[in-house]
Amino acid sequence: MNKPRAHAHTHGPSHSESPEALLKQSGLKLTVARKAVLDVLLKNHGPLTIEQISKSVRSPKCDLVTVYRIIEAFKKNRLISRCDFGDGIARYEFNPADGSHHHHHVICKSCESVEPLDLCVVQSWERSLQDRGYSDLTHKLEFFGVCKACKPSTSGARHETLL
Amino acid sequence: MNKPRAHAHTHGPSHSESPEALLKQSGLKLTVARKAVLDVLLKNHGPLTIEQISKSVRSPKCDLVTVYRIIEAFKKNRLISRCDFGDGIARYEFNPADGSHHHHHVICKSCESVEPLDLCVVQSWERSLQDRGYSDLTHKLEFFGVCKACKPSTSGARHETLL
DNA sequence: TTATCTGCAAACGATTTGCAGTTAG
DNA sequence: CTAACTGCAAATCGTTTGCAGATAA
Repeated sequence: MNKPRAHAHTHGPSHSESPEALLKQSGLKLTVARKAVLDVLLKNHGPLTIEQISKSVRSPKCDLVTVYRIIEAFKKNRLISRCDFGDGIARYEFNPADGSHHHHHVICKSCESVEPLDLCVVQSWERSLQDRGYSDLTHKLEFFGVCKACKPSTSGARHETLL
Repeated sequence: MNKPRAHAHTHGPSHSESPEALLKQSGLKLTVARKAVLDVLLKNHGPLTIEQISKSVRSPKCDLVTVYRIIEAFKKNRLISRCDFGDGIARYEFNPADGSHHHHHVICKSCESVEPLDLCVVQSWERSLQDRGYSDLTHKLEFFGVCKACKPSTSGARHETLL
């Protein structure tokens, strides 16, 4: 259906952790494929689909299925987390060291570009949920809109790509 | 994978709109199947999977494929919206008349029960995003935790069902 | 060495599509 | 009557699994 376009902000690795260290810390075997996948996740901000990750890993190429398994392992070890844009395709993003730099995204319904939002006003809610008896709380929050570049046609055209 | 359990709060139709009126307003043909599906969505609070909806419609039964097509039509007409719990299964929920009673959910990672949260602290963010040039804004927000009933085992057992 | 990865082929489950018959307006 | 809707079968697509060979520790 929708070809996922890689509009994600790509910037230099702003993380102190090295792929090797991260894998070691998680008790995961350091393999070529895992290091390559983690590299992709560290270098790209913004959630990536399995397909995007797989295509980003070359020389040596890494099988799609292997990426699925690596992502599964990373997720289980809390190295990454899953994002849903509402199109049924799973996207994953590196999880900066324990809660630091918690953030969310605005996703353009038209061009699917992703902009990070560096704050979160929702964490206070989690406290009140704790009072209600919930534990081990987390949340997912994504915004969807039409970005400036895709300025809305003056008529009320609808963007149904996402959401 | 996970059998979707129907823990959703079921309460009487607290909506003023009748299925017939809603369909008419949307310019959709009023058919037995559509009315039945809309009835299910009106009577159940909390997002339902296509399968749950399909199973809820009986006498006459409604084909799974038909439910998919009806849901598609409803979504296009903004009658319902999609929720993602992070397990790759789409869930849908009735969209109360234009923005009124906007809400979110807490989903138990263990028993998958859904509790509605009747407020939203996020709408102020949308304004600031508008200032940044975004238009036609919406958002998805879900909380995940372990509910009181599923009280966490005193040891640090992990709940990986969702998220 | 040995438990853990990886690749390839095949299975799976959710969702979509084609087509012919049915129905609402 | 006619366009729109529905059911059934088959296709599609993201994701998972089985198994045998390769690899990290």
